[in-house]
Amino acid sequence: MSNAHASVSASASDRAYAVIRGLILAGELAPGAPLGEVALAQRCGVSRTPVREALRRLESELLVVRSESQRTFVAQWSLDDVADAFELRAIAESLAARRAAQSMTPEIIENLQKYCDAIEDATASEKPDVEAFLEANRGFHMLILDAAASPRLAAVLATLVEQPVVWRTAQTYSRDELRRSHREHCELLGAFARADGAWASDIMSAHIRRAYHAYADAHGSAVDTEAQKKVG
Amino acid sequence: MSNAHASVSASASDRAYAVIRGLILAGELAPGAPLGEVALAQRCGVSRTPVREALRRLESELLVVRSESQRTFVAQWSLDDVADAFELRAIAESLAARRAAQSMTPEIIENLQKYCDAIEDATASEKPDVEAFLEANRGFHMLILDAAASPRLAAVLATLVEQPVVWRTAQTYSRDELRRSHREHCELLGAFARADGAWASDIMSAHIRRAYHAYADAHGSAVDTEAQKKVG
DNA sequence: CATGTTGAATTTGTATACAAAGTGTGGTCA
DNA sequence: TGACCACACTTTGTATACAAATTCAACATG
Repeated sequence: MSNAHASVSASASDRAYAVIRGLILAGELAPGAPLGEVALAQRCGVSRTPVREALRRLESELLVVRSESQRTFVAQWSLDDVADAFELRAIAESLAARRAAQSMTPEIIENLQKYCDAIEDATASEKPDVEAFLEANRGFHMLILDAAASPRLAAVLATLVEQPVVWRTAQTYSRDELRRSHREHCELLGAFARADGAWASDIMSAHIRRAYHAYADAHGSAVDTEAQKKVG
Repeated sequence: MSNAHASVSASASDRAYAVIRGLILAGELAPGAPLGEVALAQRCGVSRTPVREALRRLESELLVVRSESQRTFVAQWSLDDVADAFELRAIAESLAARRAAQSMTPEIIENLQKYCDAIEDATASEKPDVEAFLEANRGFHMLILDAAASPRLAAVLATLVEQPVVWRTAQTYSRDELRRSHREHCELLGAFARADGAWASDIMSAHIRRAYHAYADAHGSAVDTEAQKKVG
């Protein structure tokens, strides 16, 4: 729910943000690529002003960086950066799960169950619907974050969840990995139903950390090789 | 040491940010007060454009909020908000301390010791130099954050450290409280010297949590009363 | 051939003008 | 008197113009 996807009639500023962010997440703007304001403005069909606001926002989310001379570039994520972001996310989300468990209501559990069912559906067949999985997965985690009822925690997590590299390679997860993720969600529901904050916290932490290792195993060495090539 | 205080010749954007932030932290702009862009622009001696950028930045740091009609106001911090921010800060800073302990060098310890000595000096006399204490304290914590070497963790903490209410009432801490804080810093140095991450983490967590209770004890009930008056 | 330098071209920073959306007030009508 | 509507006023959003800074390349010079 909430203001998830940017509608077409949002402000120019929001559109610019959505477009640029999309380009970065999709990898069309490669890490390290320079982000000229005029070029982006043309690409987004707006003037420089909203582009500048979008760029500042993306900068605060660490998706773009600024040189000392104020030029902006797509941020480059090293393996260490990804690992770091995953660890912080594990800590933040497990805290959210603990708090959510403490203030859990039957309604929220019901809604969580719906997302859980959606994930079940998305991963039932031989060829899983990764898109549907990701959307339901996002909804599931968002709902927990809402239940934690901490604007600050939400703000922190927002800067941690969207990682270009991870996002781009999320498509490649195997059905088994998706199903395992689903099982962890189910277990989380159990912890919530019993209002066991510590349990929920531990499951969530393990959930995120497993996701990291799934990523690292699948693409870590490859990325590493590429990184070494680039550095060398 | 890094880009601490904004110099006078910084960009208009930075000046606007510094001025508005200062006004909020000092309480001159009361919580809930509307922040008109033109009024702020005049007050900062710049045009609306840099003010808008400053406002967006402050919004991402949760120091200002926006109504649904896009008007900005000084954020209002409830007791729960302050407690929440302190808890997140305790978690973030204890993590920073753990990591710093793992990558500690003699040079960093030496620099930490300098800040520690400065705090010793500032709190030695009957009438402690609170300003000097706060500056050295900030330097101490920043150095640990730098040693943790995580841009993301640094970004997270930046949004957590500056709390208007706390900042405004920091002046009122007693010499005993300041000295106790100093002792905790010394203990932290011991943990760093022994590269004991878990110890450092625990001390830091306790350090922040104690600071919270010092705040809550001193001003919590008073603020609470005021809050109730305002709400009622 | 390496190196420093000048100057055009590009890029960002800021101010301002105008448009659109919202807010509040005064008045009118039931 | 109370509700509702209209209109002026305020506030924010966006585009654009101009200024300042930076980059890059061509060129001269050692």
